[in-house]
Amino acid sequence: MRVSDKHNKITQAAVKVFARKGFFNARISDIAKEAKVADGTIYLYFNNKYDILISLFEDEMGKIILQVKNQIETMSDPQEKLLFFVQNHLHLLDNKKDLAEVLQMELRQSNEFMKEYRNTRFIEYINIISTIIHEGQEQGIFHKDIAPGIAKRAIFGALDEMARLWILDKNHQYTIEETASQVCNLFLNGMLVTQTH
Amino acid sequence: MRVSDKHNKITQAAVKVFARKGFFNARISDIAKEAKVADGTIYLYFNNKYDILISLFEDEMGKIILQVKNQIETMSDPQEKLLFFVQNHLHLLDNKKDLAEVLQMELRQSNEFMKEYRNTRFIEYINIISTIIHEGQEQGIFHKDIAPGIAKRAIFGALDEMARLWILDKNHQYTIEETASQVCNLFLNGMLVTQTH
Amino acid sequence: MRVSDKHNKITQAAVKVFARKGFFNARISDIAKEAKVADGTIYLYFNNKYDILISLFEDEMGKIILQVKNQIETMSDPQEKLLFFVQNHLHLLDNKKDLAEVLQMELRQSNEFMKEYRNTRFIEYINIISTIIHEGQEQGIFHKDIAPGIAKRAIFGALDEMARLWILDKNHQYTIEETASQVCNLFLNGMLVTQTH
Amino acid sequence: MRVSDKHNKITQAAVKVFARKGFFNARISDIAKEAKVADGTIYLYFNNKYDILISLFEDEMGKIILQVKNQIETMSDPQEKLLFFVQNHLHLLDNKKDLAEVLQMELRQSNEFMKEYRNTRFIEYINIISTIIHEGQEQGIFHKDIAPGIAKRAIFGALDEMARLWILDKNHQYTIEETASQVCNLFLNGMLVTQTH
DNA sequence: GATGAATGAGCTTTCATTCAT
DNA sequence: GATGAATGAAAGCTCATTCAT
Repeated sequence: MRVSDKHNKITQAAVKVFARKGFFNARISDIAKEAKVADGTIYLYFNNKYDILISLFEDEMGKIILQVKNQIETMSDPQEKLLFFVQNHLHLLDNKKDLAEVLQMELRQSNEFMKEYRNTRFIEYINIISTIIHEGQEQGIFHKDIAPGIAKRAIFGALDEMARLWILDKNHQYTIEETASQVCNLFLNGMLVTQTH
Repeated sequence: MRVSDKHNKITQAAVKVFARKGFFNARISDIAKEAKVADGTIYLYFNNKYDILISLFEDEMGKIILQVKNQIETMSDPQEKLLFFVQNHLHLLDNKKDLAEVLQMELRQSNEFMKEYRNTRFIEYINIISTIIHEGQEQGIFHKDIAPGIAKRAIFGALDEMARLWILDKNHQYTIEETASQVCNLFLNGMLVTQTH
Repeated sequence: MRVSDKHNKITQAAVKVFARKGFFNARISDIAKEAKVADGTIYLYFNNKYDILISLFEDEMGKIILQVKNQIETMSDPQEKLLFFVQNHLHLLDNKKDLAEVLQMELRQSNEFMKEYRNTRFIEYINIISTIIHEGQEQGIFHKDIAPGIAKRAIFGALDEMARLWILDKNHQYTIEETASQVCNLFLNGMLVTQTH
Repeated sequence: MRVSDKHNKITQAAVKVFARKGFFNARISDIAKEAKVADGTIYLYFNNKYDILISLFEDEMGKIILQVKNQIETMSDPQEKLLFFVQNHLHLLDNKKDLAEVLQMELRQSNEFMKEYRNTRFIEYINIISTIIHEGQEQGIFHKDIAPGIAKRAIFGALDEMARLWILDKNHQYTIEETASQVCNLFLNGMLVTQTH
């Protein structure tokens, strides 16, 4: 078995266990059992329990970012790009339920460790949004007075809150498509009937 | 000392300690020391560690909800109400830094307990937004095709993400007023130059 | 309320609680609640938790010893005296269930405290038996080669074991009278058909 | 070191510590230290503190029962069997002082747990006595009107009380042999000079 | 004398991490 | 590289006892 296989097996097991129990309530032995590996083996691939979480985040976000960027490159319309980003984000909730739950929940800990972790992957991810907005502004499609640095956060936050609802409340009132459409419409057209610009 | 004083002293101490260390890393003895009270005394007022967190959330959210609702009642314009809600939420980040951090972070744990805890206070809080939207729609100011149930989440999520940025990244690029203005503008007018409605 | 009344109320409450939960699992607050008295009040009458147990034992055994001795003094036949002692001991199981249980169980703890406690009341109680045996030997009714110091223990032990069975196994196969009769017969006549004396 | 060795080491350490301090006053760390093992190691072999006590009882009683039964099988005379049982029981007090003390004392706790624990080993042990009595009755050696169910308890109780005296009062007035002889004589011949049968 | 809120030492149990095999 | 038994620090919670009122 190649080294990376075991590393990956443990990562996937950790995703499942963290999603089920939460980071603090998850035991190393749970992950080991899920990965069909001895407890000690985990420490051949990760420094400690936190390292599994960070590492998991880096790896999985890396894959997601790559995919999204590849897709978006093939598009030219900023509106289309944004819609894709939103739809893709929401679809992850179904396709990678456990992962979504871990990314959603566990990376929000307010402990010192987490505060120090410079979450560059996350920044890279949401910067995809600001890039789209910037393009839209240059093409004259989006208002120039929108601050991409704030809008990217607002859009991500909105999506993230949708995700939280989706994860916590299993009775989904809206489909992913409806939700994506509503969210895009909101950010593109706003709520006002008569624009004040 | 009145009973409620000690209860309150412990609650305030817990806010500080949870904000600093996070719920799981906070020790009961930390809270006791911060409250200048014996460890055992805490258990005269709370059933267990979780109970402190929940109870803290209920109490503090209760106060915030009351204040916001009172203020909003004095206004008639939905746009004005929304702006107030957004500004008020962001101002809490400065006025009640520790509390904001705890509400932000600790109530996102994915453990079984949290999943079961029906967070009615939280729902009550974000329903203030949907009520405003509904009013706006009835007055013909807001688009009828906006789903208030989605929009309230989107707006809260956006604010929440701003809060997270504010808490984690201490180098604030924008003032609270600028941020509030940007966010309101985004949700009211959208990003598109030419509306598609 | 006279002092002794409160002392007695606490003692009776302790008997109930110790019988129900055992000494170590009984809480002072349980006893206080049962006695309808404040926790602190107990410490006006007893030095500590152990003191309640010891004191309870001394008091209640004192009463029992007095009664038994008074009754036995009115009798002349050692056989009759022994039968009375046995019957009386077993009847206590019904009349004073809780007390019997506490005396039975709780004074058998092997902790250092208990080992040091010179249980003079207990010795006084079982010496009633040896006195009876001695009288019987002097009257030529009982074998001279019986060692009263051993026989008294054997008889008490037998009764005590009956008591234990009675307390632990609520399905009583024999009545108290049958049991008393069997035990007396055993110690008086032995099991052998042909005596070896 | 084989697994059973560590299990056994902990059991033996527990016997010593329970005998010295009593179950409730014994700390897990005392047992761990006595067994030269880490506190946590105990929980690899036992579920909790109670489990050590129960398990210890089951194991050690099991061994004792096996030995006694094996020896008794080689004898034919019920009188001889009874004498052996009595002598053997009293000899355990010397050979396995600590164990005797624990079995004596700690299994008399009146807590809920103990009341529920169906002490089958103990029943198996005293049933050895009733079997002997039954045999004696069938051979016409013992009186038919002796109830084996009561006599077994009486004999065990007598022995148990001897044991208690032996453990608590270190100034032994009689040797084990003398005691055994006296007890057997008492139960075989009774105290009366003239039998009433 | 009576109260009961407050104290804080004490203990069982858990679990991340190590290391001999 | 892999194992999993062993470690031992750590912490939530209890409850006998105190003492200001």
